Amino acid sequence: MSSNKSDMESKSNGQKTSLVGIPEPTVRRMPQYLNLIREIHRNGEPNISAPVIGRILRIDATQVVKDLACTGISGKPRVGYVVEELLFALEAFLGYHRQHEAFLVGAGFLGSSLIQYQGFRDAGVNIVAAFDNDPSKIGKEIAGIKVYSMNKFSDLVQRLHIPIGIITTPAEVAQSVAEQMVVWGIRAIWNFAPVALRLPDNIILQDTHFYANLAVIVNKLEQSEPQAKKGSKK
Amino acid sequence: MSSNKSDMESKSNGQKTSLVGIPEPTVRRMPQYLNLIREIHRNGEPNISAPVIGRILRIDATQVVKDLACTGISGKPRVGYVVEELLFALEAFLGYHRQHEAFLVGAGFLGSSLIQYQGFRDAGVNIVAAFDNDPSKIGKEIAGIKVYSMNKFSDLVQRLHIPIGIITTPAEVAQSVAEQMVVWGIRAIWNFAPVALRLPDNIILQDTHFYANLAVIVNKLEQSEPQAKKGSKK
DNA sequence: CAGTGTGAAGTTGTTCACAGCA
DNA sequence: TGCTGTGAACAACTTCACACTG
Repeated sequence: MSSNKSDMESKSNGQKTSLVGIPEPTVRRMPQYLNLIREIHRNGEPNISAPVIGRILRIDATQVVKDLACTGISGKPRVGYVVEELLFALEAFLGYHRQHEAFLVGAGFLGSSLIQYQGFRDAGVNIVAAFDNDPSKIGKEIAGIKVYSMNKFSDLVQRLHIPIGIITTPAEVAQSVAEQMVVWGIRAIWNFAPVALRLPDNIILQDTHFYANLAVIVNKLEQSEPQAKKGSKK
Repeated sequence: MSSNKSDMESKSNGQKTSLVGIPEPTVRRMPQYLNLIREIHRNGEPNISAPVIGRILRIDATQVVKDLACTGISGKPRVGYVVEELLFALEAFLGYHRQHEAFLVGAGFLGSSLIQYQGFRDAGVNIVAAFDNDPSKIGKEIAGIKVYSMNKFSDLVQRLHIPIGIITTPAEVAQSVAEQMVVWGIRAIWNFAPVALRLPDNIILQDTHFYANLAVIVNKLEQSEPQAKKGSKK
């Protein structure tokens, strides 16, 4: 196995799904491909084949072929794919050539690390402002991004039509923050707070719950540890 | 293989509950249940039923029943589950009653936020030390956790048999950090760096790749917006 | 041949349908 | 009646088998 499954939650609540859409696992692998192809490109290699990609990334070669087909490009038998072509197609697929703006609420350590994460901007996602209720944070800047009071510019914010909201607040306030974001007209919420947000069905919700990841690790750890456990009370 | 997957659902006070082979999606949902049950418990309600849990968490009721069965407890028809029992069973399942120690490498914003994340300790995962190569960080403390030089205590570290390693470094150094962790005898690696780590098969690897989550958000966003955008590929 | 591309088979997880129970 | 518990149908994703191609 040795599968490196990332976290995935946030079921799509039925409803539309009129367009078939790219399978979510495929979408999740795309950044991996991009990462690798960038490296290959830096190394100057002109071509790369699905079996090679698969071996490095530990993904079935057929799967690689099918995934890459989703970007619209096609390879040449016996040769593989043209690296430069692939690079562009992956970036295009992932929307790196467009700009998606985002607000972030919760300017603690986690929020700060996301703001300061250089790569997001390259990935087409631009955090344009941060919000917090902590007076000691308001007015400060984090990596050039200003921190505002939550309730100050509500009406201004509403007119900007920012599509993405990022929640890095404590769990207690996450729900109300999310609701405020919906009022702001945000269309997708990336939630790091360990709560199940209840939102209208038309809002795209992506959870990144560290506890879920921890649970998987601990579960595998204990499973792979047949030795006697002392205080196992059941 | 014809695996009869339902051998875990033994009734009559199973207590065995062979931890082997719990589906990963189920494991991932467990913290969600726990979260909710804690809240219910705080509210003083003695019982909760699967349909109610499912409605709040937006999970199919049958799925809830099957998931909860994995913890070993069983409910009563017409009534549901005893909240207190459920609480304990979930915590036990998730290993919250034991202590799992962890090292963290990369004491930047993200690493700091994980260290300072209060809940991990309650979740049985205890970050006992942090490492970094940045001299300005070495020797400092983050929420009571000391930051050490990576190569300083290698031999000491090796004797401690810490099971979990957390990587919050830049991508460039993640692979070598991971390899160092393997030398340390770490058994599970939680990787936040956006690279595909290549590790021995017996090492448990859990990736938390923000880019994968971003990709899903952007993909859904663009898919749900067929109007008024020029770059419509496909 | 070594690789792409694709339909079929296999696997895994989810939802349905219903039996049993209080 | 409302809920648990469970086998069976269903859906989603992955792997296999093989035709095709330069």
